[in-house]
Amino acid sequence: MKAQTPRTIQEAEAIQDELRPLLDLTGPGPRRPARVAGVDVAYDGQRLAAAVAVLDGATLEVVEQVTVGGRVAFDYVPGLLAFREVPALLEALGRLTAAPDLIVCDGYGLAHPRRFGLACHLGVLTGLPTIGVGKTAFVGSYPDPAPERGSWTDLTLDGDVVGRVLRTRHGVKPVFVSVGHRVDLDTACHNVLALTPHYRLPETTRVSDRLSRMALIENVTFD
DNA sequence: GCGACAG
DNA sequence: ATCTTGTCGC
Repeated sequence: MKAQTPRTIQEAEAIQDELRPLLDLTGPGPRRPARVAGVDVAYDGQRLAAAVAVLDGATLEVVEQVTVGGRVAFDYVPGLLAFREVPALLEALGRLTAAPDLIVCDGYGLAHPRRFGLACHLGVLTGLPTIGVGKTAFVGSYPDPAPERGSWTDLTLDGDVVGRVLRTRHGVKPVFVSVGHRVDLDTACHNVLALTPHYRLPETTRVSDRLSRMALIENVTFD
């Protein structure tokens, strides 16, 4: 499936409502994924660089990397981040030699105003299992989780549990985990903990973030 | 109406 | 996201 680029906020919201029914929230999703992909996009004005880093799910070693350059086609609007990043991410994902078993997105999934954040969007368009890991609060309310790594609390929105606030490092600010597509919340958190042996953020997002910034600086590709 | 608001 | 030095702590 290819990404649509709306011209207005109304069109964008309509597309989200249209794709939302295609979400598969059945789960459970992979517990021991062989290949886990991290995706991220870096910007410099209108120029952008999308990156996909695939890690071995067991060793966390980088096994494949892809970067693509492009131009911003949709300005950032809270709740519509996917329209800014998905086109370039699909392009990059399409250049992988093999599909990953799980994709870890920078941002939110179900924990979204219309229950269709970046992770859901990318999941539906690729058909692959996805989860979202946000660094800061966006929507929902929550109690602070205990200081121990692994402790978590419910992220609630309009009376629904839409995600978890998970502590990945003792005494360090937690991350916001929500499901994207074809993965349940327990499995999503299980994977996030497996990807954070010593840092707050998943190795997948750390590597893809670094990769996208490098690509931007090196002008590896541009339109 | 006003402020908040993933990246 | 991006603009940006030094500094506290493991």
